[in-house]
Amino acid sequence: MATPSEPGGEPRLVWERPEPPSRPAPSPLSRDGIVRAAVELADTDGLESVSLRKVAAALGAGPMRLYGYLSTKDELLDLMADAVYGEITPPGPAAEDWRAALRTLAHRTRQAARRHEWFADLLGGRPHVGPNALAYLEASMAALDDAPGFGHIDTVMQAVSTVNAYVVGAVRAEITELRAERATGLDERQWQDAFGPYMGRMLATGRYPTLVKVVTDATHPGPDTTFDAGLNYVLDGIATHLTH
Amino acid sequence: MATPSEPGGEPRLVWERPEPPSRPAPSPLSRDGIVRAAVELADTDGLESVSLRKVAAALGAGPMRLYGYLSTKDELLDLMADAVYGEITPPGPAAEDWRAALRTLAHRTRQAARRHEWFADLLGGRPHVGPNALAYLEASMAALDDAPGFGHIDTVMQAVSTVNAYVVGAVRAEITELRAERATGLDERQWQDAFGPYMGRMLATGRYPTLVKVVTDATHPGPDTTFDAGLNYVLDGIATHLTH
DNA sequence: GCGCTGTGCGATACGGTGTATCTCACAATA
DNA sequence: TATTGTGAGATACACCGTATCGCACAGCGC
Repeated sequence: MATPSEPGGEPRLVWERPEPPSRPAPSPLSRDGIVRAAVELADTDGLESVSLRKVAAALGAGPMRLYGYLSTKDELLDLMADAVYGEITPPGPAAEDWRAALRTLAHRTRQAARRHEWFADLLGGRPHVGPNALAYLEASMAALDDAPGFGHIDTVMQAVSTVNAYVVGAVRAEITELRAERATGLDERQWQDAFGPYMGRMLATGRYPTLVKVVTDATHPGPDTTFDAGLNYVLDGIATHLTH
Repeated sequence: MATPSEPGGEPRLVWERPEPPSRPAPSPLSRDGIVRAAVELADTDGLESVSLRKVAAALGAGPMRLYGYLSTKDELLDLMADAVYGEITPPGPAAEDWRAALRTLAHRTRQAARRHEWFADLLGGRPHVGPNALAYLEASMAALDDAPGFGHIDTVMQAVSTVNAYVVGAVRAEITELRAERATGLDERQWQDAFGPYMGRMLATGRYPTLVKVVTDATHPGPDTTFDAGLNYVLDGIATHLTH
C-alpha cells in the first residue's frame, strides 16, 4: 500500500522506462538525446556542472521537461554510466585465452575513462545494473566460465570481482593524478611553488623516510605501464589459484 | 602575478593552516572540532547531508564562521578523509613479513570504511596527501622496502599501488552493495518485487547466459571472505614477481 | 465548423546549497 | 576617553533539485 506505483502493474524500473506515450510530433526529446547531451556536457565541463537545468537548456527545453523521461538526477547519472559501458566493446568470443580477454576489457575500461573522465567518479559508486553494464559483466564472466582451471562458478565470480576492483581503483587513481597534474602543471613552476615546500617540509620531518626514498630514487613510469603492471600482478595471482 | 596569495610568503597549504591568531577566549571553534562534527554528521546522516551550514549549526555558529578555519568545502572533505586515515593504525614495525603487513593495512582500511561508510565515497576521488594519509602510505612502503625480493624502490611503489587500487575498488564495491541491500532489504519482499521482475526479464532475454548461471548456482560467500580472497590473489600475484 | 475536454508543457515557487560581501559591536591601544 | 582595527554575524547571490499549478493547445464529439 505504501508503493506509489499502480497497484496492477509491477514497479517501473529505471532501465526500461518506455519512451513517453508516442504522441507523434511535438517532442524532439528522448531519453537517449538527454543522456547524449548530459555526456557531452560532462565531457566538456566536468560532472559537477551537469545539472538538469543545463542539460535541459542544451536541448532547448525547460528544466521540468526532463522529468517526463527521468524521475531523478541520479537516474540520469546511472544512464550516463551505462552509456559509457556501452562504449566498452567486449572482446570477440574467439579463441582468446581468459587472460587476454580480461586484459582487453580492463584496458578498454581505462580508455573509456580517459575519454570520459567523469566516468571515474561514478565507478563503483552505485550499483551498475544497466543493460550495458550487465553485458560488460557477462563478457567478463563468459571469458572465464569455460576456461580451463576455473571449476565452480564461484571461482569465476571471485576472479572477476577481484579484477574489477583493481580496475576501479587503478582508474580512479590515474584520473585523480591526471587532474592534479593538470591543475598544477599548467605551468610547472606552480607545482614547485605550491606543493614543493609543503611536501618538502613534510618529508623533512623524518616521519616518512621511505617516501623520501621514493621522491629521490623512483623513476616514475607512465600510467600505461603502471596500469598494465598492476593488472599483470592481479592476473598472475588468479592464475596461481587455478586447479592446476 | 595572478596568485592571490601574499607575494612575500609561500601559499598556504590545506594541511597546515594554523589555528587562527590565538586570541585568548572567544572562539570555541577549532579545525579539529569542525572536522569531528562533520564526521559525526556524516556517520549518522550520510555524506550528502554534510553541509557547511549544518556543521556550523551543530557547533552553534553561523555558517560563515567556518571560513576562518577552512577555505572551501572540499578542504573539509579532505580533512575528514585524513581523519579516517588517522584511525588506520599501521602494523607494528616488528618482524612481520610484508604480506602480513599489507594484509593488516588492507583489513583496517576496510574496517574503517565500514565504520564510516562515506569514506568509501571519498576513496580515490581526490589526492590524499594529508599527514595521516602520508603515514599510511609510508607504512605500506616501509613494510616492503626492506623485505627480501623487492629490489628497487620502483618495485615497492608498483606493489603498493596495486594493492591500494584493489583495496579502493573492493571497499567501494562492498559499501555499494551493502547500501543496496539495506535500501531494498528492509523487507526482503520489496527486492523480489522491485528487482526480481526486472532482473528476471533481463536474464530471460538470453543475452546473459553466464549471469544466469551465477544467479542459480553461485553460493554467495560473505564480504569478509570475498575481500580476503581477492586480497590473496593480489598478494600472490606480487609474490610471483619477486626476484626469487 | 464549433465547443468542449483532457493533457502535457512551461513558469513559478520552495527549500536548500556554497560562498562573497557588508555592517557593526567590541576589545585593545593611544 | 576617543580611536582604531578586527572578527563575528547577517544579509545577499547565484545556483541547485524538484513540487505544484495554470494554461494553451490538440483531439474529439456534435
